[in-house]
Amino acid sequence: MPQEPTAPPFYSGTYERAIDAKNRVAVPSAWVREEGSEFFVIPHPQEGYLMVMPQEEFHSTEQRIQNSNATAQEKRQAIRQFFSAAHKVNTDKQGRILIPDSHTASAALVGEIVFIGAGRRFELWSKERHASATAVNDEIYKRVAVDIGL
Amino acid sequence: MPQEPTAPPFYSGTYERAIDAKNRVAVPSAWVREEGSEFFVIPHPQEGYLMVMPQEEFHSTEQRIQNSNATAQEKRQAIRQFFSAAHKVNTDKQGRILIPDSHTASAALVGEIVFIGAGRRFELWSKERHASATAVNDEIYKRVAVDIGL
DNA sequence: GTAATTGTGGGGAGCAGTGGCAAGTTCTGT
DNA sequence: ACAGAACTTGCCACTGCTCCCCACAATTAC
Repeated sequence: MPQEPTAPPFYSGTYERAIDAKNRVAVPSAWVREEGSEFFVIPHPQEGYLMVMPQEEFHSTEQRIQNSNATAQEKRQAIRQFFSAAHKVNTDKQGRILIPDSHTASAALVGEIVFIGAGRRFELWSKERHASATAVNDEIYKRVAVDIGL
Repeated sequence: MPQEPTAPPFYSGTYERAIDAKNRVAVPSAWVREEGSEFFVIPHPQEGYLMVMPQEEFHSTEQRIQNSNATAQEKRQAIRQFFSAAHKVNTDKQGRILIPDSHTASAALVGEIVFIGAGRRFELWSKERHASATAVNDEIYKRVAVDIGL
């Protein structure tokens, strides 16, 4: 599904996939624009899932840390953690990416996993964790939906 | 009947259609402006039908969540649910869209379904649910009609 | 009545997702 | 240092799904 060549990527929707014994996962084909796409994989600091983002979003996230109101030293340390946790991966010819062991461990990725579109980036969840996280978020979502008169 | 290319889309009216064994539904031809039109399909959080909207309306709905008076964290979680539930679909050359399995399940779309115009977006109902919802809404509609002196 | 448009269904080609094989590389033990 | 094991990485094959195309039906327009 080729889009406008200049359009920024936008990820939405939920896709179930499998992670194989070699920790490879097939990125939904709708999200891969070209062969050998490059992504950065970073564990979310608290919530036990992986964030995956293309280069632009990766750098814009770095900027958001820089622009935070922490001290200069805190920002340096935060960015060190951010960079050290971020692994650059490329899709192979089959559109798969290889997840480092440390990352599959922190997100409990075994067997069935879930891809979630989150706008300029997407997320990787274990199926179990996603189910429980969704249960919580759905409550909030419904409340906000009523607020705005959806 | 193709409209002005710059005019915003406006959906009105009620159309009965069938969903086939492959979960395809033909969008009313009056609502398809060009081949390969792009829509976002999102289950309504409470009421068991599907919302379908073009990109502009999708992003404006996101903005409405952003502008709600929930906390920052609640808004992030609501938007996560919103994005993950929204599947991007394109009309095929016959003007049909493919509804994801999870969505047909949540809206109980089997056999006969109903398209309802709702201004900048439209809705997809199962025929049964639409009938009962209409029975309720008609009461309200009549009351309001009296109010405004229709 | 006839022709054109629109909705419905099915068959088939192509592709996406998955698992597995094979060649290249690193690690380990002796 | 060398051989073998273990891991990495790319490629291939199978399966099921998605999309395209064609055919027919139903409705509308002329």
